[in-house]
Amino acid sequence: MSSATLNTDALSQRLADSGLRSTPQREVVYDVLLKKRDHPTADEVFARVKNGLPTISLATVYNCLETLVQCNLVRAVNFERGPTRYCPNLLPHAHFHDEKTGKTHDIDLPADLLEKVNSVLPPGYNPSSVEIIFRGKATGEVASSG
Amino acid sequence: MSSATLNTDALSQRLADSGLRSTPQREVVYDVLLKKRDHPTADEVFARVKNGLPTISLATVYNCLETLVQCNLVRAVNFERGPTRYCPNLLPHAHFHDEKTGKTHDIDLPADLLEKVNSVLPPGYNPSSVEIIFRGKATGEVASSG
DNA sequence: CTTGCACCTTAGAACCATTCCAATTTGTTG
DNA sequence: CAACAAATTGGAATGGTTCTAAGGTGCAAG
Repeated sequence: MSSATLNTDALSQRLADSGLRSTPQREVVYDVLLKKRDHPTADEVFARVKNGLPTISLATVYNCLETLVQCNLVRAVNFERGPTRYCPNLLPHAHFHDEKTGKTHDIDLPADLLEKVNSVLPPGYNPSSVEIIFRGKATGEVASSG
Repeated sequence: MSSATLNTDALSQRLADSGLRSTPQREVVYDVLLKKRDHPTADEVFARVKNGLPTISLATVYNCLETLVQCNLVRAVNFERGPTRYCPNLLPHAHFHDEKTGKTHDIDLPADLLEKVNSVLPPGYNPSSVEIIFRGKATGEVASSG
């Protein structure tokens, strides 16, 4: 069983769980996100998806991305103003936004750090998620991630 | 010396440091931000500023906000898609975005937590700033802040 | 002063990302 | 296969922001 099949299965499963259908468009959009994890915008996804599915429309790309976010298969990320970016990394992670290259790197977050971060909240605050965004420069050549 | 005078002085000072002029528009925009710290959008700032300066234009509000951000007197904040919000709190702090009320609360961040957060970065990453955003519900009545 | 010049403000046009809409297509179920 | 629901499509509409060109403002040198 190929990894593509695994992904497709995972996708159909999640969609089915939400009472939604698996469609070629949704599959290709998801595959595109998994294949190049550089936090693409909807436009960039659109461009990549057209290779495999030349007649897809931008509106559909937006719809599919929205659907994937609903199903918790993809995270939508907004650093500063500008187009929303999409990220198929589901593990808890922060983002490092390199001001020089414009690229965004995923930074794994250990569970105990998340705990400490949550502990700064006064009683009465019940977080459902935390997002951590670094900005700065990455010197030398660290592993690239869009 | 009134607090408004203090603010105005601080503002002129910072502007002068950057070779910029203090103008009525810039002063009023800054005062508006200081007076009601509910993370307003540019449109909301525009509406408030018009009370004191009825002929100001939206473009100028955008210009002034941009200037204040440049001078490090104000932070621009973007939770998810939607208009940028502005925050005159210069101390290191996180934001808690209440999904029920839509309001945003400032959460003070102790220095040692920032250190720990920074320490998750692998060598080669040099952050110039960190942003932490919580989402969730604030139960009971915690101090309100926009 | 008063002329020149850089900085600011202004209104409206332009722009870009996204959402909406109405029509069509696809897939499923009876 | 008929009927209906879910998805896709292209284009129009929207909302926030930036751009542009024209006019004001205030200091600086003569």
